[in-house]
Amino acid sequence: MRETDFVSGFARGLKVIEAFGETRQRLSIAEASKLTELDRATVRRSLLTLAELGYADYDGKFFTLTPKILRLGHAYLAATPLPALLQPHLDHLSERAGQSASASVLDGTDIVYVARASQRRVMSINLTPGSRLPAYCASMGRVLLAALPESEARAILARSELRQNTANTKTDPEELIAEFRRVRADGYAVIDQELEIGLCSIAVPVENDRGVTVAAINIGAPAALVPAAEMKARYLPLLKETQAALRPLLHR
Amino acid sequence: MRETDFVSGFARGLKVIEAFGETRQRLSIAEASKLTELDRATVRRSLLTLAELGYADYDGKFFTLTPKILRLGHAYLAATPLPALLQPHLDHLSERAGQSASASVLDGTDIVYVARASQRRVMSINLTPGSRLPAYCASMGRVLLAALPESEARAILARSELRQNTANTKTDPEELIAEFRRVRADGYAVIDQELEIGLCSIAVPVENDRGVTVAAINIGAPAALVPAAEMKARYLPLLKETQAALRPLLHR
DNA sequence: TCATTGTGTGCGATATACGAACAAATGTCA
DNA sequence: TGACATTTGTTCGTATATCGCACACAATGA
Repeated sequence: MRETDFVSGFARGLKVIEAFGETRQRLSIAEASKLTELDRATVRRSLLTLAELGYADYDGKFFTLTPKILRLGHAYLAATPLPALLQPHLDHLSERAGQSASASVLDGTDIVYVARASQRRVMSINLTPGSRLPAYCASMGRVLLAALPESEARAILARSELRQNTANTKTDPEELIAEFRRVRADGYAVIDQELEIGLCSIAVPVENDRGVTVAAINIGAPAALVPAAEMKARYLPLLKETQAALRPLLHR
Repeated sequence: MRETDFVSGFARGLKVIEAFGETRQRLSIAEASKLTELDRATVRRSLLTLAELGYADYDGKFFTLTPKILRLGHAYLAATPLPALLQPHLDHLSERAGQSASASVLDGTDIVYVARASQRRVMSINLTPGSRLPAYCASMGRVLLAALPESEARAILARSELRQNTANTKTDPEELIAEFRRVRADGYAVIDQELEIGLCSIAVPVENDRGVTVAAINIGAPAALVPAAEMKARYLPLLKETQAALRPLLHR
């Protein structure tokens, strides 16, 4: 790719959109400029462009994104067969388990939910397709990181902000790498309240017909109802069944 | 706003992203050029920019969006208080009704789901935040269109593609306008299998503390279990309760 | 072979970014 | 309160980046 095959105005604009996610819904030109580290004049042009196109509202002082911006992410969810393909299996899984079931893929240091079948809401966070969680402390994240070559997993951990969310959260990279090895050997990962007190989850990889991991699915349950030690006995067989049902459906 | 306060490279790039939603997940340069009506050279630069930034993959022939693109829509869902504020109320509503409950806002001729609490899946379509349906034939769409000045509602209908989805679908603009008047007077809208055979739904507006309609909430049920005639008696009281609980929470 | 379709590249015309300058608003302190 | 400093939005000039067109080339199929 040549130098000139890059539209920097486009890249700058995307950076401006992402700036909204980091803080509040209203951004002034100066705030957006600070968050994106772009010149005020440049950010102003991007924001006015978004407003002109209907992706943002402008009251003369603050810009806010409009729901039209969801068209962009929807372009992915609608265009990618994975979420639609996973959904009915997650519904079935969720119903049989009596708990929420989700599917996610890796994006940098985060996992991104691409489909979800929720039963009763147990987490304080509101998870929907597009939601992100840090990979290192989520069951699906463990599974997805474990599927990578160890050097890549290390590189991602190095870029991750390893926060101690609860007393249980593992934050030592070496301990996490050892955990990945266990996950690879066992074929599943269990998280015992490492993200949020009161929440346990168990995840398995979803592989395509050539054995390449393309996503992860999990079941989450309140620790009060299902202790971490029971997660495997209760849910691993169901997850394995779903995993097996999906494998032949995923090509390429 | 001056002519030069518009970054056309940015606008063109956004158009390219949206092009993915319309068809399949893989687009060649020429296909994207046709869909966007932009010059091939321009589309190529935009796509290579997306690939360079990790928003798209490129195998030398086709481009596909990556989950990173969900960051853009997520910037809205995370930044806007509305979805997070509605979610617990939808959960509660859904649980009491034993049916799916959703919330949406208007974007052009479509409604856009911003939050959803699903029970058993009854529709063939997979609805998640960001999903879109034509406003004219959805219960929440009727409510949102009814809240607009009639001239605006007419303008939106004029821009809508009024498809006859089922034998029940109302497609005559005058009939729809009359329906909006009824909805305004009654405070709710019922849809009897106008979008999909077998699905009924009932919706009410969500108003802020100044009486401005900011969203709509609905309950959907299988027509086989709950005939359209029973929707009002069964679910309107619950919807009204939720509506009343939300009003004081919505400011500005 | 000759259309047809698709991708990559060079170039002149045009659009855009950056830094600087300025005006207006806001904050600070005696 | 008034004087001054700081922050913010906007404009301007110019160096640079980008667009759209035209053309070259490759692959495909009639």
